[in-house]
Amino acid sequence: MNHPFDDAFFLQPTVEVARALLGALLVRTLPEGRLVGRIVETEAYLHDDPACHGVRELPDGGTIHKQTARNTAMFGAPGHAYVYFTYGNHFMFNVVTGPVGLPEAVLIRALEPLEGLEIMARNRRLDDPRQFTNGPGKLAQAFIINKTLDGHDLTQPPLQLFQGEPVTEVVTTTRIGISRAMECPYRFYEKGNAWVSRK
DNA sequence: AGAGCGATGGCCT
DNA sequence: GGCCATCGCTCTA
Repeated sequence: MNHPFDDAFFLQPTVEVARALLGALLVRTLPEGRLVGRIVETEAYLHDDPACHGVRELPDGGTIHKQTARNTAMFGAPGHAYVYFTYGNHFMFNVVTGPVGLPEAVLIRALEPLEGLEIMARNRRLDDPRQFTNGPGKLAQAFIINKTLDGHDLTQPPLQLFQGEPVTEVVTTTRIGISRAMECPYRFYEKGNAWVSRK
């Protein structure tokens, strides 16, 4: 738990970063203790991708970048957090990738809980570890990730990302819950892992 | 100023 | 596996 990623890592093509973040460790420092989760499911969102928040689709089918109050962090520095709110209830945690000005990010969809399970149970208000972090809204609730962490530098507490053991068996699929660019194979998860949100 | 919507979750069959 | 409650927030008018 002592090797942060450098900028060069996040400047690789975002699809490769999404794949390579499997196995990485997310560490949340809270007053009541430390939470650690291992990333087991991710999705890539790209600068020419109609499903990406930083992108607007034009009538002729083309795309343009569109920076707004919500998605500003996505246009910012790589290795920082992009956190947004949706469905009136849920926060989504992304890792910003690519150079400043290019709206790309990796959505963290699931974690395998490693440390701080009692605190996660409290935050989630349930006892089944399988339900702590097996979805993007769930892991944000378990780790208390909200708008205050939007734009946060992930090399610094209270939310940090560290290298882990590489994942060898990776499954690639289409993304979940989107209505555009549904055919793109931009979702990655660790084969057989019990915390993957959906097969 | 407000209509529309969503990178979900949870519960039900 | 499918459906739908939910509701704050964002963007556009």
